[in-house]
Amino acid sequence: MFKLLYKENKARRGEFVTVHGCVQTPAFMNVATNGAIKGAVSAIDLKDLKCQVQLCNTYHLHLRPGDEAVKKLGGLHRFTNWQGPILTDSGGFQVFSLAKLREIKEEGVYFSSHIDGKKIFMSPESSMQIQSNLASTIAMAFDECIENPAEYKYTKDSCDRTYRWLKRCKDEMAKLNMKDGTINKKQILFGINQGSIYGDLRIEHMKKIRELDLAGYAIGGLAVGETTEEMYAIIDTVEEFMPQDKVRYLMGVGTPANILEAVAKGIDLFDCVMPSRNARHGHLFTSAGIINISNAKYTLDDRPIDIKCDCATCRGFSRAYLHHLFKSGEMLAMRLSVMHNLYFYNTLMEKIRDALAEGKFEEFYKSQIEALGRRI
RNA sequence: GGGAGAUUUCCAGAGCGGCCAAAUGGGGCAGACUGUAAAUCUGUUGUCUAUGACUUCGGUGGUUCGAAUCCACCAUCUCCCA
Repeated sequence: MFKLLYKENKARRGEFVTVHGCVQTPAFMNVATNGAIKGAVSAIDLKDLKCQVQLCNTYHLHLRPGDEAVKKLGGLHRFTNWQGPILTDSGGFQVFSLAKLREIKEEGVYFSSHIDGKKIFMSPESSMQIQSNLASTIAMAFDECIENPAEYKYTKDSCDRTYRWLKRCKDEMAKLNMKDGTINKKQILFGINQGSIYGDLRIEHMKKIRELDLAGYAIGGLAVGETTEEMYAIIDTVEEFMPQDKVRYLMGVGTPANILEAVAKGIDLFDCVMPSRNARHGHLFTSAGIINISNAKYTLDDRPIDIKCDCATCRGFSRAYLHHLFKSGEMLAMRLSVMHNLYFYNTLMEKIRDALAEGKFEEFYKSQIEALGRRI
C-alpha cells in the first residue's frame, strides 16, 4: 500500500508499506541479481548502507540455484538473510540483455542458458511461479524490455503482447497466492509500461495497464539506447497517466543525476546496477563529482574518497589505499568501493526525502544536479 | 685454457634481408559501464613541427639498393669440456 506524504510540484515523498516492512520513498533498491550484491557485500552490510529494498533476479536464480531449491530453503529472505522488502525482476530485462540467446513467442520466451546453453522457457505464468517460489515481497510482471531504437510497428506489437502477458501474470499470481505451500501469500505484482520512445504507445499502454489496478507501476524499457533527453521526455509523457495513489518505479535508472531528475518528474522507486558495477571498476561517486580511483593522481592522495561522506570506507580508508588495492587486484578494493557507492546512492535518496519533507526539494535539486554529473 | 649459445622497444618474449617502430603476454596510462552473461570491455603505450618525418633491436665497423635479421672485432651473461 502506498501513502503519499508530501508533494512538491511533481516530486513525491511517500511510504510504501509491505509485508516485509515500510519503504520510505523516493528510494533506491540495491541490486543483488544472484542474491548477493556483486563485490562481496552481504545482507549484513546492507543495513549499514541504508539500503531499504534488495532486488534479485528471477531468470538468474531460476537457473542457479533453482527457484525450487530456494523455496526448500525457506525463500529469498531466509536464503540471503535479508529481512526487508525484496523485489524480484521478472526476467523481462534478460529478453533485452540476452537478445542473442532467446526467441520470443506469444506463449513466452525461449532462452538458451548463458551458463550452459540449456533450453529455458519463461512465460508470464512460469515467471510468476518462479517468483512465488522465491517468495519475494514484490514480483515484477514478465515483459519484453525493447531495445532502443525500435521500429514503431514492432514496438506496438510488442506492447500489445506485453499487455496480454501482464493479464496472464495477474491471473497466475492470484492462483499462486491462494495455493497451499506458497511462502508469501501476500506477494504483490507491479505492471511495467513499455513503448520505446513513442509517446502515443506509452500513453495507450499505460492507460490499459492502470485499469488492472496493480500494486505498483513501473516504467521499463528506458536507458536502453535512447538519449537522456528522450528518456526524460518519455517520463514526462507517461507520468501524467500513472495513478497518483500507487508507487511508481523507473526500472534500471540510473546515474545520480538521472535519479534526481526523475524524482522531480514524479518517480518513487529506482534500481540500477551502476553504483555496484562502476564501483568494481574503480568509478566512485562523491559529493563533488565522479572520480576514477585507479587514476595515477590518487597514488599519494591521503584524503577519503569523499570528505563529506561518513560511510565505513570513507571513515577508515584513504584514496591512496583504495588506489593501491585496485592496482593490486585485491578483492577488498571492490568491497570497499561498492559499499561506498551504495551508501552514496542510499544517502542521496535520504537527502531527497529530507528536502521533500522540508519543502526544499527544488532548492536541493538546483544545488545538486550539476555536481552529480561532474567528473573530477 | 678450449667449445657452444645468448644480448630486441618498461618487463617477458616473437622476429632470422625489404610487408618492422617491430607479433603476443604482462605492466603502465586513459576511457566506457543505467531492471548485471561485466572483478568486464575498449583505446593507447619510441620521438616529433604527426594521413608524414626522424631516431631505435648490447657496442663499433663492414657487406648490400636495403640490416633487428648476414660478416668481423669488442663487451656482458649462460651452459659444456678441462
